[in-house]
Amino acid sequence: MGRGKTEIKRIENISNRQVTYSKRKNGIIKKAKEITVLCDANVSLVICGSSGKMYEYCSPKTNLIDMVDRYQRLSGNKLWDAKHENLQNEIDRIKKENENMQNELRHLGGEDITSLNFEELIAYEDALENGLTNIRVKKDEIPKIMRKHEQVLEEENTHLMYLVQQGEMAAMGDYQVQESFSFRGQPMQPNLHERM
Amino acid sequence: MGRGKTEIKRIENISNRQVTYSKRKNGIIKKAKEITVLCDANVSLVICGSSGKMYEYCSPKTNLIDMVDRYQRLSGNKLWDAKHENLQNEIDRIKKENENMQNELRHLGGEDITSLNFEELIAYEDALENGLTNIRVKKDEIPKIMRKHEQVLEEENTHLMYLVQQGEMAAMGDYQVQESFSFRGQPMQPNLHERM
DNA sequence: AACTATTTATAAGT
DNA sequence: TACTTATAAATAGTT
Repeated sequence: MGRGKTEIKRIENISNRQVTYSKRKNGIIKKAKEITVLCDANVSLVICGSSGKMYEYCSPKTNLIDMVDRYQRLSGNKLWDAKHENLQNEIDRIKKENENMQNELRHLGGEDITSLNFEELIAYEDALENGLTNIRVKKDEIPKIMRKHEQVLEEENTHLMYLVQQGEMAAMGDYQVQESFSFRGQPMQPNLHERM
Repeated sequence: MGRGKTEIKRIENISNRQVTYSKRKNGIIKKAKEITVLCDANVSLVICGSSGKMYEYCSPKTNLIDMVDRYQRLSGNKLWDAKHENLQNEIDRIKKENENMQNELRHLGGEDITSLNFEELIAYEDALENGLTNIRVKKDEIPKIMRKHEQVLEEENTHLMYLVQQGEMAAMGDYQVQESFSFRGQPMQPNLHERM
């Protein structure tokens, strides 16, 4: 319609194409609204031009999702169910993994071991012994670190004590002394014991 | 268009409505196809008449789901994402759980324990010792069970041997003997050692 | 964005 | 349901 018959083929001129797109898009939407009212129909319409802009129309009583849902049910066509399925599969996979780990943890705790055979028991025993060794090595390191820390503090203390005495000599009655003490109140490695 | 202007309001006459629905449905679909070709657009169209029959059109390059997906992304409108979100939340929750257990397992194995403090190390040590005790109790039970099993087998053996000898006495040269042996080949508790 | 000649869609009739 | 046709509506090209 219009001045001259239009072949239905891609309009090469970009601005023409955009104008036509805009006009026809409005036309389709109008038609969609009309059929909705005239025939009591439900219509869902999504149009996306090459520019990337999008328009959606959906008849009042429903929404896009319901329409797609309905379409799926009536046509038997799986559409987004496929997506759901993927997520569900992932969930199942992780849950399985989860269960395995839970079992492992229970076995390591010595629970639910009735079904284990001798070799498996040995394996768990080895694993536990190994873990215990490692943990104890680490645990035994800590007193050494604390000792070192203690030494540092002691040295610091000695030094500060010296400074304090010097200060007292040099400025009897001055508040320099108090400052020195407040400095002492902030140890050089404030949170060391928290990390053990 | 047609003979006489048509008001856009519900057509009360059912057959008229259906005829109009059919005609206009085809019209919209034709328009959708045309804009697809002319303007290089993507169109997704689902029409559902009051009779319940449904028609879907979607431009070649995409499908309904992609269209809806795209619409969601561009419009920022959450639609079925709400459905997905639940599944995604579940996945996240389980993954978190998974990670925690993985950590726990590593810690029990004595790995990645640098960040543990002294109390945590003690807790793991206790857990490991406890597990080890349980495992060892179970492990030590097994030789006892095997011993019992052995005894059963020995008794069975003795009994069978007796039967065999009786059989030889009663029917020298008969094949009864061989049958007795084949019975012996199927022990009474066939898979017992597999469960240890 | 508005105009208009023309094509297209379609309501009513058959 | 399909065809016909008069007419309304849509729109291509132009301004």
